[in-house]
Amino acid sequence: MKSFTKSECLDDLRRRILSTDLSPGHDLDEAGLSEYYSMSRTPLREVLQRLQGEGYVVMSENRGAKVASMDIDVLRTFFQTAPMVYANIARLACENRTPAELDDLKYAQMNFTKAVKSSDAAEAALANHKFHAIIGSMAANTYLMASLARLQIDHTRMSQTFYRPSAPAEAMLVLKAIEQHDAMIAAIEAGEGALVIDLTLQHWDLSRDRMERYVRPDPLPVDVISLKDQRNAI
Amino acid sequence: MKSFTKSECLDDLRRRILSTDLSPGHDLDEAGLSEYYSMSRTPLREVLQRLQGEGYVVMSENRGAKVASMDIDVLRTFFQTAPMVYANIARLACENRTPAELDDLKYAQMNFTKAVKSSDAAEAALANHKFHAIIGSMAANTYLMASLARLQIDHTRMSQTFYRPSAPAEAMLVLKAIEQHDAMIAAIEAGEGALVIDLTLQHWDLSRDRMERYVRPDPLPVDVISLKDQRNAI
DNA sequence: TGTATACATATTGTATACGATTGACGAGGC
DNA sequence: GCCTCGTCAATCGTATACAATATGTATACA
Repeated sequence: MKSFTKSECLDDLRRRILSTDLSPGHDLDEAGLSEYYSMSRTPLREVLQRLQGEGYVVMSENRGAKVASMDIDVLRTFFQTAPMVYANIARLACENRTPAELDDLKYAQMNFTKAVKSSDAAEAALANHKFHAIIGSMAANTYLMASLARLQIDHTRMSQTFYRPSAPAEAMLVLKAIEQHDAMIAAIEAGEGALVIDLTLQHWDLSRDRMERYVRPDPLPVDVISLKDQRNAI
Repeated sequence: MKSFTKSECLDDLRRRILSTDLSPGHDLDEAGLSEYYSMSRTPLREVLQRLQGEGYVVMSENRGAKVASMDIDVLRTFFQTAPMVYANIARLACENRTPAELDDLKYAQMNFTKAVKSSDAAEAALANHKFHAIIGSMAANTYLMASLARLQIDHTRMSQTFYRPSAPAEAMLVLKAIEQHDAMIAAIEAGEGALVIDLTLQHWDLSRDRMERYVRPDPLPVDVISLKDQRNAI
C-alpha cells in the first residue's frame, strides 16, 4: 500500500474531485480517507480544512466534509462571472508575466496537447486546468486569483465531457481549443492586452457552448420535490 | 479565564487581525494561542488552517502561521482590483437581495453609525466591514465573494486610520461615508443597478483618498535591503 | 398502523503524548 | 578572526485514545 505525504494527499484529492472521480456532493469519510492515504485522521482533517478553504469541499459541524456540489444556483453564477474574471486575469497576465512563467505555460500547453492527442479525457481536463492556472498566477493578483481558482474548479469538472468527443465535428472543437491556447501564449508573450482579452473571450465562448452538453443531457430539476432535494444536498 | 468555543476563537482572531491588534506579519504561536483561548492545539490548528483559507493568515511548512502581510505588491493589486469587484458586487446585490438581507444591511448601517458617533475607531472599521460583507452576500455569487472577502481584509486593516479623524474636515469625510451608505441602501432596495454602481465607485474614491494617509506617513521602502526584508516577511 | 422515544452504533471533535524539523548558539578547525 | 559543523532548545507535525454528537433502529404506546 502506497504511503502518501500530506501534500500528495492534497494533490490527489484535488485531482479526484476535479476529474469527478469524487462526484459533486460525495460524502467524504474521515476514517475511510485516512486509511486510504495511510495517515492518521489529524493531518487528514487538516487537508480537508484546506480543501474547504480552496472551495473543493464543504464542511459542516459534526457532519463531516462533502465534495462541493454544483447545483443550479452555482451554475448560474458561474456562467455569469467567468468571462469577466477570465478576461481581467488575461489582461493582467499580459502585463505581469515573467519569462519563467511563460516557459511554464508553454510546457503546460505541451502536456495539454499530448493528453488530447492520446484521448485521455481526464488528463486533458486537468492539463487544461493547469494551463489556465498558470495564466492566473501570471496575473499576480491575489484577489482575482481567489475567484479564478473557484471558477476553475467548477469549469474543470463541467468540461470533463468536452474531452470525450463523440463526433468528428466535436473533436475539431478540441483542436480549436489547442490553437486558441497557442494564440493566447503568443499574445501574452507579446504583451498585447486587447488581443489576449479577445482571444480569451473567444476561448470562453467555445468552452461555454460545449459545456451545455454537460447541462443539457441531464436537465436541471424543474419539479418542486427534486429541487428541494438538490438544495438539501448542498 | 473565559473559555472559547471554536467559532468564537475564529471570530476573535478575525477581529484582532482586522483591527490590526494582530499586525500584518505578526507571528502566531500555536501553543500560546491555544493557551489564550483555552483549547488544545488540535482545534486551534484547524482554526488557523481555516483562517489561511480565508486569507487572514499565511502558513508555511514547519514554520507556523503569520498574519497575512500587506507588502507593496499587495497594495498595488489592491487598488487595482477593488473598484471592479466592489462595483460588480453592488450591481449583483441590486438584482439578488432578499428582504431579510436588506434588514440586515440597515441594522449593520445602524451599528456603523453608532460606532462612528461614539468615536470607537476599531469598532467603526469592523462595522463598516460587516456592512460591505452583507452587500457581498446579497450578490449571491460564490466566486466574486472569494475576491471580495480578501479585498475586505486588507481594506479594513488599511482603513483603521480612517475612523480616527485628526481634523474637523476629516471627520466630515466619515460623515459623508455614512450618507453614502444610506444612499446605497436606498438604491439597492429600489433595485437601481446603475445608480448603486455609481454610488459604490464614489464611496470607493472617498475611501481610497483617505487610505493614502495609511500609506503616505509611513512610506513604502525604496532601498533594496528593506524591500528584501519585506519580501522575506511574507 | 403511525408516531414518539430511548437506546445502540457510527462518526466527528478534542486532548495529550510523542516524534520530526528548524534555527540558534557555541566549540572546534581552517 | 572567520567559517563550518554539531548539539540543543523550541516549535511544529502526527498518532492515538477518549469524549461528544448525530443517525438509525427497535420497541412501546396511542
